[in-house]
Amino acid sequence: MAYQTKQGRALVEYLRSQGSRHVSVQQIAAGLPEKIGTATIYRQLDKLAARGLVRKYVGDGDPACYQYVGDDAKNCMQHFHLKCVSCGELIHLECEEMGRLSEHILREHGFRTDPLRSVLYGTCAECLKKEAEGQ
Amino acid sequence: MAYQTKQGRALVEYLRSQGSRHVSVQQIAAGLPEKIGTATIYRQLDKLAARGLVRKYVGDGDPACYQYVGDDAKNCMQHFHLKCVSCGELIHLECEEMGRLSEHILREHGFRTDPLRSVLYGTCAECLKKEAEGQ
DNA sequence: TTGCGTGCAAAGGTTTTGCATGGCA
DNA sequence: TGCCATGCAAAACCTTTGCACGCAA
Repeated sequence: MAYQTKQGRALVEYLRSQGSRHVSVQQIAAGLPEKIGTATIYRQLDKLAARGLVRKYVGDGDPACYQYVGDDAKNCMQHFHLKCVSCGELIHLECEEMGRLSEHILREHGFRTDPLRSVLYGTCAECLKKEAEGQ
Repeated sequence: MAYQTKQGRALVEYLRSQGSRHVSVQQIAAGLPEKIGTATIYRQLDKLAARGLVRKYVGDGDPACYQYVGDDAKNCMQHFHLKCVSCGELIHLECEEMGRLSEHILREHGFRTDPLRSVLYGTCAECLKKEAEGQ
């Protein structure tokens, strides 16, 4: 029902090598030791996502990002993400403050936040600096 | 610096007529009394979003949705929003906890969050209840 | 051998951009 | 009168799909 292919293995291997980083299809294509067709990458990622080994993020109209979570799916469960609207950098906010916030929202507002989908937009330190200089 | 045009007014009027509903560019184009070029709609929405009168949502690869928040845009400056992925309800989170979080992120992580763009996704109280019953 | 996976190219859809024209101030 | 905004079409972009071929089981 599901074949093991050279391409599939190479893809998983690459994703695993990236740890919990978020990578786009373009980055994947560029980072693979041997060229794999774009369509294949998408198809493989779909399957991996369906099996829960990979998580898909769809940001601000920008290309989707994928993250390997096979070995420890809980890895990114606990933290939120910041995305810089200026340079596009995605920042993992591993911070107890966020956990506290989640709890607060759940307890006080009855709303269970989903860190997988939630991204806070704003401006990162780098770009704030540039902005200040530019002025 | 910014001209008033017939198209711009028509667009705002339409958005306002939709209340807090989320509408796609396609829906807007179809709903307008007089045809406006797609490019113009996008450009106008960009400007409105930049001024904070309109909020842009980008879902799962689907076309982006826009929501008019003009008249109480300033009320929305200070707080974040929660959006229920199940029923689509948009919740204004007026809570000092969020302000504290913003400050924390700015001070500790050097990142300035933008409440106008940032939406936390998750499940609202109503839908959590339904979910629990369904199980 | 069977039929899924691959690769290429083409199609699909949304959003952006270039350029001449029209309309606001 | 200046200059921004518009419209159209074309481009750019990411992603999906069709089809023939190759390869895993």
